[in-house]
Amino acid sequence: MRPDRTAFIHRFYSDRCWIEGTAEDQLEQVAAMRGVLSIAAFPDLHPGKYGPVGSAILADRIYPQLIGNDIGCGMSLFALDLPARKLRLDKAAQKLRMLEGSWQGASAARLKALDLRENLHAQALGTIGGGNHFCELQVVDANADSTALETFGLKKGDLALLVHSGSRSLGTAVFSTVLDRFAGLDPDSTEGHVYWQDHCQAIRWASLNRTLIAERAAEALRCELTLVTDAPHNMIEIWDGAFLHRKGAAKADIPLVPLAGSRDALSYLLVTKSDKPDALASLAHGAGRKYDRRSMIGRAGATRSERNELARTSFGGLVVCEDRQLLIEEAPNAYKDPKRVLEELVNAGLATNVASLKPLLTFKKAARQAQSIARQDKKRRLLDRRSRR
DNA sequence: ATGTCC
Repeated sequence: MRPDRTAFIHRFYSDRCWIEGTAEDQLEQVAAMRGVLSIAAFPDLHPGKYGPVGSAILADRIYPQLIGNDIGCGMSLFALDLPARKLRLDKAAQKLRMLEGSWQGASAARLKALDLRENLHAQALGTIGGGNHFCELQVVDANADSTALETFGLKKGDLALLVHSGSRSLGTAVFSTVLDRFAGLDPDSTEGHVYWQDHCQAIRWASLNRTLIAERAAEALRCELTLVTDAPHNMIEIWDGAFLHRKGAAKADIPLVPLAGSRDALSYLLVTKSDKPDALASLAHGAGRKYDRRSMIGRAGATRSERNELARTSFGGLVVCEDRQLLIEEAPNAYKDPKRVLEELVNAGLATNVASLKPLLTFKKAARQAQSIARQDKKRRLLDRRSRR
């Protein structure tokens, strides 16, 4: 604790990178909070509800607000054994619509394998959710150093799945128990201990959720998948004897981190470096928002033809997002240029780039299918109830 | 972000 001074903010971006003033203000506010020891800020920095998104914060207390509701949210990348030449995008888009329904697989065994209660929030497992979450089919474009990429089991032309999702309403339920604890939690208190345990479970649940989404997608596309990397960016971890909060900052003490672009921009695959302790073992997690959700009304998708445009990409790819509000809120122009973010990270010496990932099919939400599946679910629940009587 | 405010 150092009430007399604020924590140092290490900024891993240059003047060439546009950062919203509100986000800088939030960094200063967090730096002055009790027990905050050090902060790392990345080029995807933008304002969040409780604190700056795109930052890692080391503290000797637990601040649930810095993480928010989507505990364990992150990006998982999977390699697919489907040959790109066999892919028919429009057919693949139809096949992926099944992701909209609930997962009917054997959840108990999968939860138990991660030391989670066998029925822990099982009803939501394998679902993408809303907001900026997605399941994206991509094609790998190796950069100059293709040998480095091959050591991770990928090569130019391979198909991959990038899954961005989290702990769904499980994380929301955990966060709801500490909604008003703005002063943070003493890790030695009962409340701190309970939150910590629940939070750690939500992290494992969220990781499993991403795996199940990818497995469902691979099954729909009739191919096999291999995990390439799983990088959470919304969680707390014990690091250097303190609590490291990552809010929209990827865990970077793993070999590979995906840097997600917007759905009409390339994503990048980064090889991490570990010689900059001030970066708090973290990296940017994506392009970062330029405009908040509300201010996107009027900036995109005003007309039907504009909305139709938003359903395809400049790369010739498809976007399945049949929720009009979501389509507009998540329009590509709501985001900064991920290329700029990549360059800033490489210039700061935090990572090197081994591949670009070109979006082919971004699945977010299928409205019609969702409704019919919701009806089926309701029917099934009614039948279940009747059969139990 | 969220079985979301109907």
